[in-house]
Amino acid sequence: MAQKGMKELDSKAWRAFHKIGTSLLPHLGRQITNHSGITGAEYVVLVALSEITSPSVNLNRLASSLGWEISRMSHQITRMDEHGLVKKSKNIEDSRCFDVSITAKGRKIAESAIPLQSKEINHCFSEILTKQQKEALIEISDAIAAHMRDNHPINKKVSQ
Amino acid sequence: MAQKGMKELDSKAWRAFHKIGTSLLPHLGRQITNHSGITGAEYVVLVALSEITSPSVNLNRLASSLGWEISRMSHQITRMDEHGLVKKSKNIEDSRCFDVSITAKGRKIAESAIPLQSKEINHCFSEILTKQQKEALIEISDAIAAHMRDNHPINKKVSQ
DNA sequence: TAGATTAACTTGACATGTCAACTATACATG
DNA sequence: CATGTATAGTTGACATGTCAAGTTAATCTA
Repeated sequence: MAQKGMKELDSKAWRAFHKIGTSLLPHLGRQITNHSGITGAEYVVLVALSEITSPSVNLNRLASSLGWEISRMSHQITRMDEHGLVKKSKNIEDSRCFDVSITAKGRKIAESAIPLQSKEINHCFSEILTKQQKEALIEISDAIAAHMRDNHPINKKVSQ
Repeated sequence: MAQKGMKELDSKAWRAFHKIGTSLLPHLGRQITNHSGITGAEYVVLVALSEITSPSVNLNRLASSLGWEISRMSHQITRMDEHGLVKKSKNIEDSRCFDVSITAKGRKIAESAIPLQSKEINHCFSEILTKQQKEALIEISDAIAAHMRDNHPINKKVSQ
C-alpha cells in the first residue's frame, strides 16, 4: 500500500503481491469454514498435526514449524482442546512441556477437509497459473523467505 | 497447506505462496506499529484516505476500494474515529450514508509513516527480487485477481 | 401515497493475533 | 546445596475479522 519513494515497477509489484495476499488467503479460510465447519487456523494446525509421524509434539516445536509465536499457539491449542480437536497433556520427562496430539474427531475432520481444500486451491490458484509462473513463484518465495529467516525471525530457532 | 491430490509443482508453488503471504505481510504490519504507533489496518485506511482527491468518501466506497466487507470497515472506522485518526459525519443528501475524512492528526501520522514503510518494503521485497520476478508477480496477481473478482467477490460492485 | 423492497450501516458474539507481564520448572555453577 | 538464569508456556488486554441479525432511511410500485 505504500508507493511514495518507490519506483513504478516496485510499486506495481508490491500492490500486486499485497492484493493477492489479502484476497486469496482470506477467501480460502472462509471456504474451509463453509465446507468443513472449522476455521482456517484450526485447519492449519490439524494438517500440521496429522502430518507428523510421532504421536505428539510439544507446543514450541509445533509453533515454530508453522512460523507462529508461541503465545499464539498456546491460545489456539487451548481453544482447540476445548472444542475437542486436539488433546494437550503434560510431558512426563519435562513438566514445563506439553504434548499436543490430534484427536479422532480432529483427524476425521482434517481428512475430509483436506481434499475439499485442495480442490479449492486448484480452482483459485493451480489452474490459473502456468508452469512458468509457478516456478517463478517458488523462486520468489525462496528469496523472500531467506531474507525473513535471516533478518526477521519470529522465534529463536528450535534446534534439530 | 494442502497437498494431497495436488501435483508436486502445484503443491510446492502453493506452499511458497502461502509462506510469503503469512510471513511478509504480518511482518510489515508489525513494522508499522513499531515505527509509527499505528496498526497495519489503520495504516491501510489512512493511506487510502490520504490518496483520494475528494475531501471525504462514504463507508461503502472506501470498503470496496480496499476489498473489505462493509461491516469490517464500519468497525474499523468506529475505532479510528475514537482514536482521532478519522472523522465520520452523516451525509446531508442521503442520511443513510456516512462521510469519512482523515483528520489532521491522521494525515500527519500517515505522512511520516509512508516513507518508513516504503523503506521496509524495499528491504524485504523490492531489493530482493529481480525485474523479471516483479513482472512475473504482476502477471500472476492479475490472473488471480481476475478470477477472484469474477468468481468470489466480497461485495456487490459499487457503480462508478 | 401506503406498503414492500432495497441500501447503508450498526451491533454483538465469537475466533484470531500481538505484546507484555507472569508462573513454574529445569539447569548451571559457585 | 543455594541461587541465579534460561525455558516453556499462560494470561490478560486490546486490535482484528467474520457472520448474522438488526435499524433506519430512501425508493419502488401498485
